[in-house]
Amino acid sequence: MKPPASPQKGSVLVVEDEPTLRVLLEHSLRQRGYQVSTVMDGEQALAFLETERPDVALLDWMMPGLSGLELCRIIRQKPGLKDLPVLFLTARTDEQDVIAGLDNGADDYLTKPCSTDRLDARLRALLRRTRPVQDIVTFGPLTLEPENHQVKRAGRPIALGPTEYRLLELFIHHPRKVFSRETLLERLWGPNVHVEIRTVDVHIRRLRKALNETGEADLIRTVRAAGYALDDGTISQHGPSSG
Amino acid sequence: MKPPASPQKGSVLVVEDEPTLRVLLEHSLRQRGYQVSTVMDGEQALAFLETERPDVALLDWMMPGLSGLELCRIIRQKPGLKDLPVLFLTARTDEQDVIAGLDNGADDYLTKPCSTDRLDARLRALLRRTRPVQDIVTFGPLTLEPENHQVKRAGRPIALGPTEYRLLELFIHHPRKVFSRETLLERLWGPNVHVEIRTVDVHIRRLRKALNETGEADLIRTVRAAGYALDDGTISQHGPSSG
DNA sequence: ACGGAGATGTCATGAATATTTCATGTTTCC
DNA sequence: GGAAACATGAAATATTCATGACATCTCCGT
Repeated sequence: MKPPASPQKGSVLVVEDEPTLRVLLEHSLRQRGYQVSTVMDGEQALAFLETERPDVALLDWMMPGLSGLELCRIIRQKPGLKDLPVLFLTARTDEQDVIAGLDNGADDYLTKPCSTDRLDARLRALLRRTRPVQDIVTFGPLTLEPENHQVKRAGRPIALGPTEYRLLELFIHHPRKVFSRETLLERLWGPNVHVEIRTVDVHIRRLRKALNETGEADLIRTVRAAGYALDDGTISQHGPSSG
Repeated sequence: MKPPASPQKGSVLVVEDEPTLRVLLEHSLRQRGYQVSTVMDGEQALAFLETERPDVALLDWMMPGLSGLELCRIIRQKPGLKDLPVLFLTARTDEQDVIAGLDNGADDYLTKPCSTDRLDARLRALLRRTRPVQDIVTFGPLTLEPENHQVKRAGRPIALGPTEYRLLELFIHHPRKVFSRETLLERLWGPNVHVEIRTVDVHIRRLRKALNETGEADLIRTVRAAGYALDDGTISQHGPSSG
């Protein structure tokens, strides 16, 4: 089993002939929470798309056999695939051609090499554009709008850093569930990242501070020796046992 | 004392050819509460897996004979072993190969040398992932929600300290069973911890106090000279020896 | 390249809470 | 009654958590 990392972002079909890059893409995207399928060329891609319908396709521009552009054109003609978002990976030298190619209705392109961050951002943008509106999640007085990356408490907007946002996102999708620090590290930071376990405390504190800015009740429950949970105070804390 | 090994975390098969490391792994994992089996190479591993089904396999990447990757592939093809989680131990220099090898996203890896803490954490993550959602457990008026770390009696939330929680957790999974103090020490504190036997009494007392806060019937039965059990009073206390 | 703003990870410290042990009282059983 | 087993309260330790400060890093605009 592999890092399921953050919650499902969406499914990606990677079409890339060079093995090294293909594997690299597959791995890093999976790390980021995408569900990834890979094929080696355009024909395999078409075969794959007969039965599967990924949220987005990531095509290499230069490939043996069908080029990315040709593949894209074919995709556009298939009835069920008209709206499949396509992101091209191109060498910088091809840039002019690509821009020309994008004229007739392709979606976006990215010059390689590029950082995973950049790729991730671009994929998210594409998914955001085409995907049905993501649901607003709520818990008690909290609302989280994935669309805007916006969190509110009782209607009042809350400013959160990236990590705190993802923390709350995880919490709010599992109300009241207690997450150990280890689990939080794994799900927010990824499996192969070494971060002090106590760092979780710090981010919890920042999240708390942001949520309770105006002195309201704390919504994060500390469960001693176990972890943290999003909770609305209707449940008593695990109290002291000494006495 | 620190509550170290929460006993019985799961069973691990260690496949490692180098004797030093194998013994080290075996020892440290056992220390942490895993049930460990070791074999020296891939063939022994396959033989072992014919009859046993560990919760997770820990494979060395580089081994004489079958490599870890080959072994993993074979495992994946066996009908009953498809879902066996596999964790690879790799040298850092192999990292690229490993990433390439973990094609289907079913596995995970760890670069050695690594601390026991790290290994433990990863194994726990792996086990957690494959374990089905934990169910709410009940006994009489009591409910225990492992997910939320929450205990209720007749719907009323009960505040418990960490040790009392684990105590009740053990009890409620074995209703009416009498646990000796020795057993409780072993299962809650771990095998190699020296704690006064009478300390158990104290925690039992705190558990009772918390459960009976509002003056309800005691749910913990003291069995003189034997130990304690979770009981709802429908069974008569140990009768006089005269009958 | 440079500097600032924001974000992140780590640490030291004090506060809060848990754990263990011990002394002593109470119950049980012969 | 008396011994053994158990219950209880409280003190001494030990652990875990919250918090503020700070060094580093990244991202961005100049």
